Amino acid sequence: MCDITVAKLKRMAKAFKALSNPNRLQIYLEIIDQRSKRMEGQLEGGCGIAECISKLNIGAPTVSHHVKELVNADLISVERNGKFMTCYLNEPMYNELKEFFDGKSLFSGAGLLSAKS
Amino acid sequence: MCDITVAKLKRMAKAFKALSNPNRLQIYLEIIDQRSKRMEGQLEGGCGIAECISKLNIGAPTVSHHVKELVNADLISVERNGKFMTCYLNEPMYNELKEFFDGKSLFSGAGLLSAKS
DNA sequence: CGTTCAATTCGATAGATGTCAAACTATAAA
DNA sequence: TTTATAGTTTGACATCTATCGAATTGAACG
Repeated sequence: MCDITVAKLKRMAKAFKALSNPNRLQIYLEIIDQRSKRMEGQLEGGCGIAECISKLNIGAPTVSHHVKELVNADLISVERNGKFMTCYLNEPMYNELKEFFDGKSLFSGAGLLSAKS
Repeated sequence: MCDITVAKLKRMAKAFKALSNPNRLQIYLEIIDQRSKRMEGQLEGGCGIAECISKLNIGAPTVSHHVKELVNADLISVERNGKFMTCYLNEPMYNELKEFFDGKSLFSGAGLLSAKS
C-alpha cells in the first residue's frame, strides 16, 4: 500500500540524525558547497578536513568524530591525499534526501504505520 | 557570500533532530499521508494520536513525548477535538525541508563555514 | 632519523534521549 | 456522578552524544 520500506525509513532517520547537529550540518553543507564550486571549475579536489577544523569553533577530535558520523550515515566519503584528508559528497544519498520530501513516490497509499520492523 | 543564515542552519538541524528517530519519523510521515488523503477528499480531519499509539510499538507516554518534539521543531501542530487530539502538518516547515536540498538558494556563494554564531 | 603538521584514538564527563510504569487530567457517555 | 477512554506529566533509568585534553599514528620534509 505504502511504498516506503522500513529499511528506507531507518536509513533516512540515520541520515537525519547525522544532520541533526549544527556543526555536522555545517560540515556537510560545506562539502556540498565545495563540490558545487568544483563542478563549476572554480576549485579542484574535495573539501579538506583541516579547513573545517580551522573554521568551526570545535576541536580537531570533535571534527574527526563528526566526519565519521557523516560517513557512517552514508552522506559522504573520505579519502586520504598525502597528508590531508578529503571529503566527497555521496551523490546517491544526496539525491535520496533531495527526493525524500518530493512526496510523489512516498505518499501514495494507505497509512505508513502498518509498516512494521 | 553564502545565503544560509545561522538561524536557518539551527532551525534545520532542529528539524532533522526531530526526524532522526524512526518512530518519530513514522509519525510525521503518517501525518503527511493523512493530509494527502484529506486533500484528495478521502478523509476528513487530521491525524489522530490514538491511531499512532495503536499502530506503533511504543507506549502512549512515548508517543506523547514524540508528538511534543515534532511540535517543538515546528514540524506539526496539534489541536484538541473533543476527546481526541488531532495533528496537522506545518506546511511552511514542510516546504522549507522540501527546498532545503534543492540547492539553488543555498549553495551559491563562498564557504559556509564563515557563518558564525 | 627527527621534526612537524594532519588527523585519529582513547578516556573522561556533562548533558541529552527514548522508553516505561504509575499517577494524573480532560472529555464523553452511561 | 460514576465510568471509560484519550492523552499528559512525572520520575526513573539505561543508553547515547558532543565535546575536550592527552596520547597516538601517518605522511612529508629537513
